[in-house]
Amino acid sequence: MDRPDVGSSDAERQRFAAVGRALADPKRLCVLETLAAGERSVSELSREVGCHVPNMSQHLSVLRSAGLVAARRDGNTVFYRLADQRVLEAYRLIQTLAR
Amino acid sequence: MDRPDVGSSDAERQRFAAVGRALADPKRLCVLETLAAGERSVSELSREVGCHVPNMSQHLSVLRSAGLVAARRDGNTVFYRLADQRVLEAYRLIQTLAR
DNA sequence: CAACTACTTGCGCGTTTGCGCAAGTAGTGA
DNA sequence: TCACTACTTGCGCAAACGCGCAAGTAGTTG
Repeated sequence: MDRPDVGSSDAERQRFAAVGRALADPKRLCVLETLAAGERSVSELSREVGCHVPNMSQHLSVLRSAGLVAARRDGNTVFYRLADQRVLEAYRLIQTLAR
Repeated sequence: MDRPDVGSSDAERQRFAAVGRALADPKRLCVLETLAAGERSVSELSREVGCHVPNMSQHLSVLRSAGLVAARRDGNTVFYRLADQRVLEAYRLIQTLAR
């Protein structure tokens, strides 16, 4: 049977945990759900998620440094998108685990 | 194309975030890796992960209330195991996202 | 340049988290 | 019942987190 490796070093586990932390907040999960439909600006995201722009910027910074989202600047607005489709796969798996 | 549902209510997202939080600590990830090889007692886990028994008990409590691990008592020792194989799948996905 | 929009960053504060330690509970065996 | 092992729980503290708010940066427009 397939038995993909799961063991890791302390340093690696630290980075995996950073991904976990990024997934540990409802608003950030809401951001991922929104980005599943396509890229959004910071102000659009803050409106759809329901928080102030600086707060959204902080959440996006957490998601970005965990490598879950990527940013693109166009003029003076910044668009965020999912960094990888596997982000959604991971989130869906977590959803089934929690249900 | 397949477009599995990703949208959730606030209450649901709260529980998904609890799973995220459970995955947000290196020691807890280490526990999952250890349990991938089979069930372990609390003292075995604390030895392999490298922390004190009460601390391990607290981590296990977080994992258990997130539904990621399950417990079984035999005599006066408690054995923990992964609640579901999909826990490993989710962890592996997170590993690939972080690498 | 000034003024405006869009976003990011720094700061302070209340809450949560991870930890060690001490005390409590549960089960075994003499 | 008493002692022992195995685990859980409560408490206090330092560190990290989420948040609002004010200030700063970046880019556009006149």
